[in-house]
Amino acid sequence: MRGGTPLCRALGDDVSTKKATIKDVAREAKVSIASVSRVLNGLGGVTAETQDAVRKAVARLHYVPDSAARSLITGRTHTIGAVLPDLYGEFFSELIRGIDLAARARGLHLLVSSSHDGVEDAAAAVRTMRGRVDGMIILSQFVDGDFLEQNMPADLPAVLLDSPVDDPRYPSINLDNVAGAQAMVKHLLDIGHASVAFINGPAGNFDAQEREKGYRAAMRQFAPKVPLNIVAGEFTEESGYRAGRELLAQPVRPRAVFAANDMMAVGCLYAFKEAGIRVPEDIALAGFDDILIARYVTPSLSTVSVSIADLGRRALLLLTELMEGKGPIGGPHTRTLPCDVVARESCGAKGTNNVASKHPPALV
Amino acid sequence: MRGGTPLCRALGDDVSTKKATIKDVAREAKVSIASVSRVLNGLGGVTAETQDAVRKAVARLHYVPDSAARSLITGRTHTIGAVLPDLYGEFFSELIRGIDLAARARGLHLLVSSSHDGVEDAAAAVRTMRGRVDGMIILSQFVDGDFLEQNMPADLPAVLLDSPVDDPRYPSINLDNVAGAQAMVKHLLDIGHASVAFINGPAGNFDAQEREKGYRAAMRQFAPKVPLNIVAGEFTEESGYRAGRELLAQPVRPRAVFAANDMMAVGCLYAFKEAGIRVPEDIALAGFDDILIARYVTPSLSTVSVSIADLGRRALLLLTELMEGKGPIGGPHTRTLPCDVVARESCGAKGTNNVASKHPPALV
DNA sequence: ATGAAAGCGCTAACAG
DNA sequence: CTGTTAGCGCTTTCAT
Repeated sequence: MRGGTPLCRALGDDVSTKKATIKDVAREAKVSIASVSRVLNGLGGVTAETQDAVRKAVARLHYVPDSAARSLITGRTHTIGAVLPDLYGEFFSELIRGIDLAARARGLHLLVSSSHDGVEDAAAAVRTMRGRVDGMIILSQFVDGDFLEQNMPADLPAVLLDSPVDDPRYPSINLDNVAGAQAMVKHLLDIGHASVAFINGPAGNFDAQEREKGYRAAMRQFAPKVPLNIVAGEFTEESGYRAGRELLAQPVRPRAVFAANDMMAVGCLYAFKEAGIRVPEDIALAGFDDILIARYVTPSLSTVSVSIADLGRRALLLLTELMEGKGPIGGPHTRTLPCDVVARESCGAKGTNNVASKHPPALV
Repeated sequence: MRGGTPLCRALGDDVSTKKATIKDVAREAKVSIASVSRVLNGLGGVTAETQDAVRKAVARLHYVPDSAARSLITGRTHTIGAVLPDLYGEFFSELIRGIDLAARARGLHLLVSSSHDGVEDAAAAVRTMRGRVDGMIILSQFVDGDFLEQNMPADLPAVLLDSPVDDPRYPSINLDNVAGAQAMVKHLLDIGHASVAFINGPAGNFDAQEREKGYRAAMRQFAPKVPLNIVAGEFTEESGYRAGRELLAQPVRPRAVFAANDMMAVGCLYAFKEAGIRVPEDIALAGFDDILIARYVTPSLSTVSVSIADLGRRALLLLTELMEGKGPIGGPHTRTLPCDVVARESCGAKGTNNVASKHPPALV
């Protein structure tokens, strides 16, 4: 269907019925296909005239090289794959944005597979990308040594995000959860809050474990006499609410609370408000992540901020190095992305940084 | 580098040095490559034995067909492209999620190009996808008839999102902005607010225009005596704040305010709070989009909600129909996605739906 | 039911 | 500097 004679070659024909191939260009430019290829790939060894003729023919025919044919022979796809879990809106979009921007700047395309909740899901995603990408960026709690062994096409470069895996073949970039949490706890202590409680994340979660580590380290270092006070949470707003009530029920109420993420901090805030406890006057509160709502709750939430887009950008950079065979040159296989303490109203230190307009307007 | 003899064919060799090809499978199964192809593509015309031999060989060799070679000959990539602007976090992730899930279910991959702010940017994205995708989903304020004419490879199916373009070749799916806005204004009127003002979006914005249309329609129909009251906005929180102050400065303060999006409503809310005006007691307030913060501001914001993931899912469905050559069968080229009025505290009707936990927990 | 062979559009030797 | 030619791995006639 749609057919049309393949012979409509009237000079300067614009309305090419079928996609032009390298042969058409060669004929049009009156040179060999080899020369066309040379010009297109900037290999040199062609006179300016030939070059010109080819370029003109290409333009006249609206020729675009077939990427499949090219891939078939070169073995490269100029595409990188991103395998991501069911990430929270902001993280997801920022991460993709960071990766995509950096990739485009290098002429790479981005193949995305998102929303993987299970190991099998993630494994399938990784496997179906085989042959379609030159490298992968993987963020998944299910990815460990075994997983990689079983699902990764041995020679495919990959960068892991936020992963505990420590394998020279698969370098990873992690948030500096430990330092971030430590800095926040130190900050709370510094501004005079004598005791700091910690609302933990889900038991098996890597970020949660690291943040807890940071809490412990800071307490050990800066308030060694003060007993640790850790309550359980699940990273959800609701679990934060429960943790808040639990904290309030303790014989001695802590002076400050550091939640392992912002959603729990928000839940916790509700619990405090409900109980008539003022924040930060009666109790200080801080979270982690700096999600958008952190600025909009009342009081605005102090938190630890991370540039997710930067994480994506750096992951792509590292991946391209890997793809170029340089290997993860110099330094350890595991790199770390710094976090910043953002002091807003809820911690009782500053009170200004309430509303920022960092985010672009909604478009839909 | 990495080399290794291509002859390590010891029976049952697992550690294939190079990727196995269809020839290897044929040899291993002692059949012709044609038979292997037939089995792999389920074309029938093969005995059970042949089939079995092939399957075993495939498994033994960990054979995976080369997608580039396949594309070269079939002309299909089993990949669809998504071209998106610099969308707000939630919209972006929900949209991708909706598209990706539906695509995966059909064995399609998703090539994403995001963050396009200019026409040239979007054009480049569309052009570089040529040949790499079987169809496209495009959301961009820059896409109009001309754009498509100039950048779309004539035979590539595409569906447009949230676009005013009305071209049978490029069906589109739009949010039902008009009906949504109309329903919200009617709701405000219904619950007793005598006058409703409207904070508009950016002048050239399609959504904004449609929402204004809805406001006008509702006022005309349900409060024909009440004068229209429209103030300018830019979809940003800050412009909402300014609009709020402008509204307060009017000789007669409106009883209710409907902002064309939630971010402006939030800004407006700050203006009201600052002026000591109570919401909803002194003035009712409503937005559009149902972004996450809408639930978390105080009072929680009444708004119009849209299932963005559903938009993505439906876009992919429509696209696959197009790709299968069915064309956008039956119905107009432009379809519409319904919106729901979500009454929370700020409009003064209900006061419960404050905190929902619809969103998954943050993972990073 | 099976195999041999002809390309898909391109790159990369290898000749001239 | 340019052209000829041999495949890349696969699907698909066309014979058998």
